[in-house]
This record gives sequence, C-alpha cells and structure tokens, in this order.
Amino acid sequence: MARTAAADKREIILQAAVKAFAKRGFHGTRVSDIATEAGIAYGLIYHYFKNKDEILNAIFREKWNLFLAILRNIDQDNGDLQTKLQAIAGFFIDSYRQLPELMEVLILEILHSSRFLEKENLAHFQEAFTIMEGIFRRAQKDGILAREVDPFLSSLIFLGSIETAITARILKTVPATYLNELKVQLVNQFLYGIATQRPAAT
Amino acid sequence: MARTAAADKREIILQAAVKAFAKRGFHGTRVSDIATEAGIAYGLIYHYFKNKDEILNAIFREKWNLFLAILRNIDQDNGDLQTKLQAIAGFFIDSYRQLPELMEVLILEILHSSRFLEKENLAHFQEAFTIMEGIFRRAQKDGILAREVDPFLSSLIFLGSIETAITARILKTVPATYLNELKVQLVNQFLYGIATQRPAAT
Amino acid sequence: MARTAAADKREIILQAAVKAFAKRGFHGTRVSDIATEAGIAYGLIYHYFKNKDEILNAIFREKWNLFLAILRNIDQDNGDLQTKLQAIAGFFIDSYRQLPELMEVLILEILHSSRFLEKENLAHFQEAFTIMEGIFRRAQKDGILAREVDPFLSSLIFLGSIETAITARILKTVPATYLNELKVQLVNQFLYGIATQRPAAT
Amino acid sequence: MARTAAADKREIILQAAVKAFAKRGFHGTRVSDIATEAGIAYGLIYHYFKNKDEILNAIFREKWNLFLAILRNIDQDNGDLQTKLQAIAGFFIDSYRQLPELMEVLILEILHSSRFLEKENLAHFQEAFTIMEGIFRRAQKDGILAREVDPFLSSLIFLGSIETAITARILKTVPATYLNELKVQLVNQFLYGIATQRPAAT
DNA sequence: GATGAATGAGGTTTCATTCAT
DNA sequence: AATGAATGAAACCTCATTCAT
Repeated sequence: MARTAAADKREIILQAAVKAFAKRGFHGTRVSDIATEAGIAYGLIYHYFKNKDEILNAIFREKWNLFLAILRNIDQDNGDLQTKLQAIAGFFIDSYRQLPELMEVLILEILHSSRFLEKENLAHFQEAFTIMEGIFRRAQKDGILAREVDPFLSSLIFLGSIETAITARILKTVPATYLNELKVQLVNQFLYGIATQRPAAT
Repeated sequence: MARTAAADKREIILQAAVKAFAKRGFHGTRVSDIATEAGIAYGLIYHYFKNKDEILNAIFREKWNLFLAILRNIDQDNGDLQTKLQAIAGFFIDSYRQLPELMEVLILEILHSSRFLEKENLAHFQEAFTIMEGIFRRAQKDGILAREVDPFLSSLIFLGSIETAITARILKTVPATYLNELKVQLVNQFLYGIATQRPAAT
Repeated sequence: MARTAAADKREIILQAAVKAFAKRGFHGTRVSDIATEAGIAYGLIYHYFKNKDEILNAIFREKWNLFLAILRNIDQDNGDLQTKLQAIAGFFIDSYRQLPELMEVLILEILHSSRFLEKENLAHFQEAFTIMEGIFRRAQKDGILAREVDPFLSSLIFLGSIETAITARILKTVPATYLNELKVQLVNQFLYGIATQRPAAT
Repeated sequence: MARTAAADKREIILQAAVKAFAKRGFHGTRVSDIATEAGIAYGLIYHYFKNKDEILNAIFREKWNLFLAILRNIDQDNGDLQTKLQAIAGFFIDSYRQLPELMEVLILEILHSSRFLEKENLAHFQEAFTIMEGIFRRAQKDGILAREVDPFLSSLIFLGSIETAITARILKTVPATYLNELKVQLVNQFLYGIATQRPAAT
C-alpha cells in the first residue's frame, strides 16, 4: 500500500510537472507551480525528486522508455517495412493526440536541451535512432530498401520528419486535422518520394 | 563613423552572444558571460540591447532574415526542383559547417522555444516553411511533384530532416564527414524515396 | 518496564545525537541524521524531545551533572590540593579518552555557544567554576595557596587549560599519547609554575 | 581610488559581519543582517565574498594575521620571558577591550568550528601555538624554564588560559574590571605557580 | 509507540538590470 | 560610450516540525 501510494504520488508530481513544463517551459516553471498543479506543498516534491532537473530527467527516462518499448515491439512484429513505419508514425502521432503535453515536453524541452543531457540519458535518447536504423538495415538486407541508402540517415530523416510535424502542430501552424493526413502521407512520401518520375540513373 | 562603430560593437555583442548561448544555452548564459566573451563591460550591453531576451530576438531576426533571403534567391533561380533542394540543403549544411554556433543557437534555442516567440517573430520563423511550400507548390503545378503530395507537409519534412540531421551533428551522434554524404542523400531520398519498388498503385 | 524502555530509547537517542553532533556539529546535523544513527524513525525523536535544541540541552544538562557530581566528590575527598587537582585533570582527560565524542560536543558545541545558553543552563555551567573556586579558596585558607592568588581566576586558568588541551587533541594538533603527559604536567605547571627561579619579591 | 573604495567597502562588510556574528552567532546571522548592519543591499555582499562562509573565513584569516604579526614582533623583541608573556597577555586582553566583538567572533565562532577549518586555515590557526612554543623553547635553552616543562604544552596552557578568561568575560561571568587584574596575575601564576611552597623534589 | 509523508518558513544565492561616475 | 558597483526580485532548496495512520 505504502509503496503504491508513494508511487502514485510520484506519478502525480510527474504528471503535474509535464503540464506545467508544457505550459511555461522548463525554465519558466517554478517548483511551486508544479506543486500547485499537483495540489501539494512544494516541499513534498523534494521527497520524491532530488531537484527540479531530476524531475525533467525522470519524465524523459520513464516516458522515453515507453516509446522505446513500443518501437521494439513494432520492430519485432511481423509485417513489411511500410506497415512498421506506418505503425511508428501512427504511434507518435496518436501519442501527441492523447498526451499532447507530454509530447510537447519531450520534444521541446528535452530535445531542446539534449546537448546538456548526461551521457547515460543521451544514449537512452539515441536508442530510438538505433532501433530505427536496425529496421532500415534489415529492410535493406531483404532488398526492400535501395542499396545506396544509409540506414542511419534514414532514421534521422524519418524521426526528424515526425518531430517537425508534431512541432508544427504544437506551434498551431497546422490544424489538428492535419495529423490524420500526416499519418498516411508521411510514410508514403518517405518510402516512395514525392517526385512523379524517378531519375533515369542514380 | 560613429554609427558604423556602434553597429560594429553591436555586432560584436551579437557574435559573442551566439558563442555564449551555443556553449551554455540561453538560460545558462549570464549577461556577464556575453560581455566577457565580447571583451566589454556588461553594463555596456544595455546600451545596445534592451535586455537579454532582446539579444536572442535580435540574433534570430537578423540571422533568420539572411536565411530567408537565400531561400528566396534559390527559389527565384532558374533550375529544376532537385537543383533547388540541393542548393537549400547544401546551404544549411554549409552554414552549419561555417557557423556551427549560430546554427546551434538558431536550432536549439530558438526553434525549440518557438512556442514562446512573439507573434511577429513566429510569422518570421514560419516564413521559411512558406517559401518552401511555394517551391513545392510550383513544382506540383509543373507536374514534377505527385498530385497527392501536400506541399506544406513536404516543406515540414524537408526542413525537419535537415534540422534533425544538423541536431544529430550537434549532439556528436554522427561524424563531421557525414555532412557531405547528407547533402547528396537527403535530397535524393526525399525526392525519390528509399524503397526499391514503387507500390503498384497508391 | 515501560518506563525503563522509554528511558532506554531516550538514552539511545542522546547517544546518537552526541555521535552526530560530534561528527558534523550541531548546526550541520539534521534531526534525521540523529534518527539514522539511532536506528529509529525521525518522527519518534519528537516523542522524547520537544525539539532539536532540547536534545543539545539535555546532553549538556545530564552529562554536565555527572561532571559536577564527580567534581563535588573530589572536592569532598580528603586529600591535599595537588591530589585533588590531579584527580580532576585526570578525570576530564580520561573522560575524553573514553567518551571523546561527548567531550567534543560539550566543549565545541556547548561551551562555545555558551553565551546563548539560557540562564538556568548558564548557571549550571558556571557551577563547575564555582566548585573549583571553592577548592582553591579553601586551599588558600589552609595556607597552601599564595595569598595574592585570586581563586576564581585560578579556576578559570585551571579548567581553561584542560579545555584547551583537549581541544588541541580534538583538532589532532597533538598525538593521543600526549594526554598521559598532560595529566602529570598540567597540575605541576599550574601549581608550581614553569620558571626555574621564583622572583625575589612579588 | 577605485581600488581603495572597493577595499573600503569590503572592510565595511567585514566589520558589519563581525558585529552581526558577535550579536547572534554565525549561524544565527542572516546575510541580510550583515547587509543591514553595513547599510548596503545584501546582494552587494556577493560582489565581495563568495558566500557567507567566506566572510567568516576572511575575518579569521585577516584578523588572525594581525595577531600573528604582533606575536612575532613580541617574540623578536628583546626582553625576558616574563616581559614577553606580559606583553602577549596584555595584547589579547587589550584587544578584547578595544574590539570585544572581533574577539568574541574569533574565540567563539572560529574556535568553535575549528575542526571544520580547512587545512590551510587550521595551520594558520595553529601558528599561534607554534610561535608561543618557540618562545618557551628558547627560554628553556636559556635556563629560564624548567627542563622538564614541555614547551608546547605550556603554549596550550598559556593561550588556553587567556582564551578562557576572555570567554568568562564574554559570558559576563566576571566584571569588566577583572581584566586589569588578569593581566598581572595570569603571567605570574603561569610562571611561578600558585602554591606557596614548591615541592621538595619533582 | 512508531513511522515517514507532508508542510512551509526561512535562508542562501543568483543574476538581470539600473545608474552614478 | 563605458564601467562595474549596487540593487533586490526571484527562485531553489533544506529541514525542523507536525500529524495521520
């Protein structure tokens, strides 16, 4: 019980932090803002987290892990490349729909300060690209992917496209409905390009 | 002369700020850090800029304008889509090579806190996507681009890919030499996709 | 039984507090440090003591009482002045040897913040000097002590010497073995001075 | 001028800190108390000192240096042992009379936390004892001091006596006029003892 | 008795900004 | 223009103490 209650409280604080960070950004958020959002005294936050930085780290670590798990699952599923990429793009886009604040924090606050991530967290972050790279590499072996394609570059482009698209949504640059269209088009464009004609020879 | 000298000093401060922001991030940089970097007294900074925020704004406004100008130039050049995209990708990648700190600040500090940009600056920022969209839209009219492609989405994906690739470089995820390969592959992958076979019917 | 168990627990807390205070100083010690040292929950401490200050007060009151009792005993023993002083110096030095942490706390934490002692505790503290003064006064009456000597000043010097010597030991300024030598020399020097020759006339 | 003004302000802060620490103790003093006492904004204190601890360190270092200089001077003066000891005791007692707050801080706050002194400062502190030891050692060579006396122990006893006497005055245990008497008696008692008769044989 | 989650007063420290020189 | 001393708002964080369980 106690353990559960403590875990619950910790989770409540994390949720509150996500909300607060999404609203005002990490630096614009006071620890007391998080506490207010969570409905607790700010001192209590320090029972669960060493300091404000640790809260952001925890959000990243724990939530990113979920993403990695999903990516790995998708990776291991049977299914062709297109299906997998569809699933991945869909997953991130749906995540944004359901947890827009979380995605906002992950994309804007963590990516934003990614160069200050400690080594361990940076590796954790880059794992997503590694998984993607593996997917592309295997597709290449299977002859699905052109031989001259660099799988790692592809992972950068693929995930970068998703990130930018979500960022655009965060910035209200595009309407909410755009996300549906995105799911379909993103993978298609990515796999088959946007040109009407392939070049004669590469 | 005086005006020129003043403009010079202002520029020196901006350059110093870029360096400082790149090294420690905007929030981690003290006004006095900028002054030290510029070799002046910190009080003097307030003769040239209203406050610290204004410095970041100025960097964004003035440097982004350069980018927009280049984009517009490339846009108006004769040349097919591939050439234009090549030029654009090349331009950003070369910019990073020559002014890595500036790119770092623009990408990490401004792009990622873009939701806090004031209206005017946000429009300024989005202008880049609008220009790209125009390029794609015209290519579509010319039949170069598939009809089902959304030009704005393409602009997101294209610029997003570049941004992510540069971010990866900033994070030292990829070696410096990677940037050369990037220039070529990025546009190819983008235009023609990465799959060996087009789908029978879309 | 209950009373005894309670008294035991109280004593355990006091011992733990002595250890903790000796290690980190009163201000550097958290109530939770004491609890950890005592192997109990920190909340429990407040069942036995009103607050952190009270713990230090209790240490002082209870332990100082022991010292006073010993001083009084020695005072009332038969024996000449030298024997008594020997016993007193020996007692304090042995106390340090056996309970170095306690002596550290008494000397460094209490003695040196003695100006903040509340009236009652201050009187309690000064009692030691009063007892010493009595010893010297009686010796003076008996003609053992020079008439021009101020008994109270002597008590200051005598106890002050011991205190400083122990402090030096606490600070590791002198080796542990020094304490033996101290026992002998201190009283001798004190009683008979250190000069080879007495002045012709005072 | 600027340098002088800065040095002055620094000194003003130190004086204010001495006053504040004497009144409320180091831990009881807020940085803002010092600022109020100095008639400045508390932020300014951090222009001159890294933090609160540094202020106490500075007081110790700079003032203790004065003491050491005086001790060394007295040491090098011509004069017999008694004259020197007289001068030293007189110096400390006069110092207390003229700068009671400084002495209070040096004795109560610094001695009190001496075990937490960093190595360098501890050595600095102990230098006083070393100088005293030298004085006694030379007197011993000259046959002024009994051969069985340990010069270092004597330095402990001598300085310890002074310290305790001043502490007694700080605690209002003895009247102010006592200090005069002290000057005379302390050295006498120390040199020639307090007993009427020397022991037949040691 | 025992626990430790919860509270929030209180202090230190930072640093953007002002302004006298 | 140039300096950097001076200001003080603002935020983080600690930790003594309370109290529900």
